Amino acid sequence: MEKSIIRAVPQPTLRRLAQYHHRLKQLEAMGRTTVSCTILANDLKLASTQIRKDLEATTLTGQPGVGFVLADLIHSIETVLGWDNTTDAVLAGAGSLGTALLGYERFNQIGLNIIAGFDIDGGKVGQKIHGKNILPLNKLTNLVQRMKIKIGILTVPAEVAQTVTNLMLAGGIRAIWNFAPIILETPADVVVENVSLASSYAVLSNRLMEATKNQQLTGVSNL
Amino acid sequence: MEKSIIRAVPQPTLRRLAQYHHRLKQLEAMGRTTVSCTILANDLKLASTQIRKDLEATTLTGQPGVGFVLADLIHSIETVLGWDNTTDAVLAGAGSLGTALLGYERFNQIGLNIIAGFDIDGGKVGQKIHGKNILPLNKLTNLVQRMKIKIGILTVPAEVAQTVTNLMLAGGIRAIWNFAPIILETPADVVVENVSLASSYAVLSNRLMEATKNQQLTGVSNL
DNA sequence: AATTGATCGTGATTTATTTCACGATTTATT
DNA sequence: AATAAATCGTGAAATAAATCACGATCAATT
Repeated sequence: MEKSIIRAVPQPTLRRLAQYHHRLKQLEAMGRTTVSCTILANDLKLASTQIRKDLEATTLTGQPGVGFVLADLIHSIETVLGWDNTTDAVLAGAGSLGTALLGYERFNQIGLNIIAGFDIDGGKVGQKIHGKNILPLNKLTNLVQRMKIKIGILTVPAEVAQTVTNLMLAGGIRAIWNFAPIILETPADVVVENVSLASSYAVLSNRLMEATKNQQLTGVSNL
Repeated sequence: MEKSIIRAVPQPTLRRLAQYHHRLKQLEAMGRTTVSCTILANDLKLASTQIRKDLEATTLTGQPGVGFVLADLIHSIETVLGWDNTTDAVLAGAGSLGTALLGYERFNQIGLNIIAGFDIDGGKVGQKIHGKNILPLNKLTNLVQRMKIKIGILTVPAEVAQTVTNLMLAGGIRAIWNFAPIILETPADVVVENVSLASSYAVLSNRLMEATKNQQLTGVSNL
């Protein structure tokens, strides 16, 4: 018996699918009902073949000469990304970044619902931030367990990130969106996605430096 | 004449270099003076050969049997990333996310200095957020030009992102760190680094879904 | 009905990135 | 002094991802 190989969708593809989703929603809001890879490619400054390859991750197939049915494509992408149903999450660390995430409206559109924030700071506990209750950290594990929440968003300082992670894991969290600059210790089957502003800035900074070098070499000047 | 080929440092390498930098700073604070790729690899859960390959981007060479001189390695990474001198930047959009970035202490460590924030909201203009002045948007171009600022951080709503980008470009900005979910129109020689929370969440969400599937298939249960 | 233009799907190719394999160097230990 | 242990650097191989090339489909137009 030949084993049918089901590959994981490549991470770059997943990231682009999110981008396509956003643009497709916009096009839908503008009243379009179909879309081609060519149009999408122009809008997003990508190669249309790249988009076609990415869309292989969906079960959908487009119509030659026409393109894709917009509504179907959106739904199909949502299925691949796990955005077709709203997922509850908790957030730990109601500092600047946590506050920003608690108020991020776009999460609605991608099926993410933060049900509450947690913090140790007595001044924050009991407050509401962007309409979300801030609860004491020691209630995190219990609430996660009771509500069967699978996603934890970690916006605490690096020093306490592992401790708070442990609280999440104790409650049965299966995925952690980690904004703290630290490698978390977690069981192998727990999904961790790290977000690092510094890494992103590293790319910007290096590329700017290189671009500036080239400019100097080729004698281009603004003066 | 043979042309010596100077390759751009691969983006994945740049991202990891930022990660190494952070860990190395921690090790330095702990009093270490040397470090090997093996140690770094353990700390960051990476392969040591990966780290050695990445460090080829620096001019530095380690000592067999010992490793690298910590201070030198940190400095050498900073040189590659363009973090060896403090770079001034402006931020446009003092909403939740902008506020978070204005208060992000770690930027000091990586040589990024936000000199002011800009907004259209009269309620915010004139205020200070995390010690940074919030100025009216119509002063952005002029200030950028006068102070020769090269980096703009864009945390405005998508609808006005292009307009604000144009203000930055008019002032001579050469690199834009874009947090708005939109593809910006910029000259080819301007560096743009896009940050997308939705893309990051797409990876988390898909991987969690896949992990949950596998768990169900293999009959693992928490009940 | 035939032609044109826009599009799709996909195997093959190319390019980029990671991992492997191994010889060489240095420190610590016997 | 010899041996063992830790490490480095790097060319080669393997893997992953992006791009190309091209035949096929469909709608619109002649």
